[in-house]
Amino acid sequence: MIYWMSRDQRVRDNWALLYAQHMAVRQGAPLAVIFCLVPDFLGASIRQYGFMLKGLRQVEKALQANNIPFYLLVGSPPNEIVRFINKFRISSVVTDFDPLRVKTLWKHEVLEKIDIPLFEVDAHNIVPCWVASSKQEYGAYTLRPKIKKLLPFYLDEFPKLKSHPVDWRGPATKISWDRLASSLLIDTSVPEITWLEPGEQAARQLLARFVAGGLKHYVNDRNDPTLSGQSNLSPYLHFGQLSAQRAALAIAGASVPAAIKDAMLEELIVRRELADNFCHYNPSYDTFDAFPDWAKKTLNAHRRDRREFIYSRDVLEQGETHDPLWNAAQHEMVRRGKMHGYLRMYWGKKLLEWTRSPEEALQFALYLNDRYELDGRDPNGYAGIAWSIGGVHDRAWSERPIFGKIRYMSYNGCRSKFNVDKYVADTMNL
DNA sequence: ATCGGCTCGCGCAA
DNA sequence: TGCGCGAAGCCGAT
Repeated sequence: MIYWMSRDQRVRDNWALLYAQHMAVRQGAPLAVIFCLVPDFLGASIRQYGFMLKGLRQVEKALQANNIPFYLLVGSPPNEIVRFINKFRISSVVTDFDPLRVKTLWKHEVLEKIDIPLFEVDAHNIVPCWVASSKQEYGAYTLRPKIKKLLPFYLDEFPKLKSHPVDWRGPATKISWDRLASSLLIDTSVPEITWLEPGEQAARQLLARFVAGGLKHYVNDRNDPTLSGQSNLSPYLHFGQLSAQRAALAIAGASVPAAIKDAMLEELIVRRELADNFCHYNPSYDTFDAFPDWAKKTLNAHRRDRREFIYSRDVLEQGETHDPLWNAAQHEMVRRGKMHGYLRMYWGKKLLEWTRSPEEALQFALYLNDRYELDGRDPNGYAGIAWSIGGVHDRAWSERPIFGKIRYMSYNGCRSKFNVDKYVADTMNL
C-alpha cells in the first residue's frame, strides 16, 4: 500500500494518510509514502520549493517515527509513480485530492497505466469537494447552506496515526536533502522568505498563537493592511502543512464571541471550499472563459474603451506605476511572498484597469501571483483573481468604463478605509 | 457619517 | 412567477 502524497504535505491530521494506513492494517500490508518532485513545476521558484522541501524534510522524520518510509522521487509524477508501483508490486494506491488541471491529468495518466485500485481522498477540505456540491456553484451563498448542513458530520476529531505494524520490505531510503535543492532546475531569482518558519510543527504553533491572540481582533482588523489582523496561515494551508479541519477545530473551540468564530470559519471553510469548487468544476479556471456570461458580455462591450494608463508586465513587476498604494502592495508580495488579503482585490482590479484587455490582465495577475506568492498556484489564488477581473462569485454593479459591470475598487475607497500612507511607508521599508 | 441606487441571476416559496 | 439577497464597493445626495 502506498500513499502518493501531493497536496497535503503533512503527517498529522491527514485523512489520505490515515485512510491508507487503515487499509494497509486491514490487509496486513506494509505502507510507504511517496512524493514526486517535479523539477520545474509551473514556474515555481526557490521561494516555493524551499518552503515545501523544508516541510517535506519534517514529513520524512515524522513518518520514520511511525515506521513508515518516505520516498522522494524526482521526475514526471505519472512515470515515477507507475514505475514505483511496478517495482515494489504495490497492491493499491491512495492519493490526495487536488482540483487543479495538472494533478487531474497526472492522476488519469497513472490510472491508465496501472491495474490496481487508486483511491482519492480529499484531505484538504473539511467537506469533500465532490460531496459538498456536484456542480459549479454560483456564489458563496449557494455553497454555504450545503456546507453548513454537512459540517456537523465532517468537522470531527482526527484519529491518531499509529506506528505502522508491518515493516516495509524495500531498501532503506536515504534522501540527500542538501544536494537535492541544488540539483533542481529551479528559478533562484526570487529569494526564499525568512519571516515564516516552514513545516507542520511551525504551522500548528502559529495556529495556537493566533487562536490565543489575534483571533479576537480578526473581524475588526483583517481588512486593514496596516494592522497584522490576518492569520498568516495561508502558506501552510496551501502546502497542506496545516489541515484546514485542524484549524477549524481550534477556532470552533476558542473562547471568543460567536461572531468572530463565524467570520473566521467562513473564510477558512466556505471560501476555501468555494475556490476548490470553482477549479474542480470549471477546468478553465484561469481563463476568460471561466467568467460568468454577464461578465464576459460586459467586458467584451468595453474592450475598446480608452485606457488612461497601460503598463507593461515589466513596469508592473517592478512596482513602478503612478499609484503608490498599488506599488506598495506589489512590493509587499515581492519581498514577503504574501500580499495582504484586502489589497489582493485592489491589486487585481487595477490590473484590469491598466492593461490592454481582460486576458492580458489575467495573464499578468497569474504570472505575478504564481511567481512571488508563497501560496501561488492555489485554487484560492485562481478564484480570487477571477473574482477581481472576471466577476466570478460576484454580481453586476453600475456600469463604468473598462470594467463594465464588474465591481470597481478605488484608491479613494482605500483611503476611507485605512491609513494608506502608513501602509505605503511601512511596506516600502520592507 | 449614512443611505440608496446601481444590476444580475440563483434558489426557493408559492 | 415573484422575490430576496448576495465575497469585501462606489458615488452622489443628504
